[in-house]
Amino acid sequence: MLETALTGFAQRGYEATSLDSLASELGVRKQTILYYFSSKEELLRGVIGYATAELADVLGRAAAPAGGLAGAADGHQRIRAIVDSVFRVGARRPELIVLLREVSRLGPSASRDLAASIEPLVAQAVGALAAVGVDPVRSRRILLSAVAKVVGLATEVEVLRDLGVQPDRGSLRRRRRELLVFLESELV
Amino acid sequence: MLETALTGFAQRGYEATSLDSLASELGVRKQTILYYFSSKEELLRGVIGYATAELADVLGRAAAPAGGLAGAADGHQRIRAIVDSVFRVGARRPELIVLLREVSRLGPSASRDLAASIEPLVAQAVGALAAVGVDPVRSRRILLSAVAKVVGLATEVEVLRDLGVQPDRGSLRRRRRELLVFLESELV
DNA sequence: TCCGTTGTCTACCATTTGGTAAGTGACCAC
DNA sequence: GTGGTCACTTACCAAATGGTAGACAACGGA
Repeated sequence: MLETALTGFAQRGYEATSLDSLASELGVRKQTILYYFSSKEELLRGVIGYATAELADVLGRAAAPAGGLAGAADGHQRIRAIVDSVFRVGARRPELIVLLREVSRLGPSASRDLAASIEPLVAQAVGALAAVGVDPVRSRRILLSAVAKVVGLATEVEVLRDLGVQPDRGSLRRRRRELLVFLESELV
Repeated sequence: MLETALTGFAQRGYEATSLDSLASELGVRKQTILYYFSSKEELLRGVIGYATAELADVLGRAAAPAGGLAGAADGHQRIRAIVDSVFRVGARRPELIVLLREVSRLGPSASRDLAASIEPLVAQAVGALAAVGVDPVRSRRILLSAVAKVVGLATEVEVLRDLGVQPDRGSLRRRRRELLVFLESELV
């Protein structure tokens, strides 16, 4: 149900996705949805929580040492792991990325929910990074910047396509490197 | 009227902006809007045309020689002028940028209108660049990339803010330089 | 066996939405 | 003056939307 709502909100937008349409996709009546979520807005909150949990899981995995203690591991290497993981999320689960954009579009109310949902999970990832000697303030900014940059990048590619320019493979790789440079510059 | 609809669609989204609300903002009845635009969708087309005209005007000004013949002027310099002009548009008229994102969100139908609206105006700017010796194919890609990149960047900043990170002045300047590097690399 | 809980449904409802039909006054050409 | 066009209005309407109220069956424990 959360999955269906997630793809619905991401693909067609929040307002344009009616409870009825979601219900029929689920093979169920609208009231069944309202049984679990007392309003459409709360369903959105649920979806935000669902999406951020998955996203934060990815971030956490990338931020935490791969196996066993890593000692004074390289911060740069870890940053790269984070960026790549977010990139992969964008490729494999674009809905997650698009939902973030949608939430920011929906204004302060939804944004607050997003911030609240993601906060503890980011804090955890920041903790993992701190364990290998990365400054907490910086690592937080880097984590969130990586996510925001991927959202912006996805938007850029989409707009470019709509303007009639098909993105080639090379430009995407260039963008990834560009993004790494930007984030690593924040590490200094 | 187009101006009101533009800010409405950009700020609250297309679906969430009712004809009634626009009408009341205009101090007029809904049917007055439908007198000039036979449907909401056509109003959107009108707004797209209105916005792209303004945007293309900016692009055209930046692409055309500032005054008199420029001879074999520097392509890089012109690229910089274009990027800066698009940046300024983003700062002064964010609605234009946000509308582009909104259009891409609304799917193929709206996107086609956007592409159709912007095409002749871009062609003109490409012509102006060709006059100073820039390859047409490249200049087209650079023009559209600049616009798309600014849209993506605006999205990124917005998402980052929603995640609780306030962007500082320095990061914006860094982004501008980053963007210039990217576009100039396409020139080679 | 009976009861309360849980999950889903049918039946409605008020409101909003985009859109149609028809009217009205102002102005302008003849 | 008269006819016609223009700009805008009032009066409606069908459909869709989010949401409420309550029925109904299944099921598990006392």
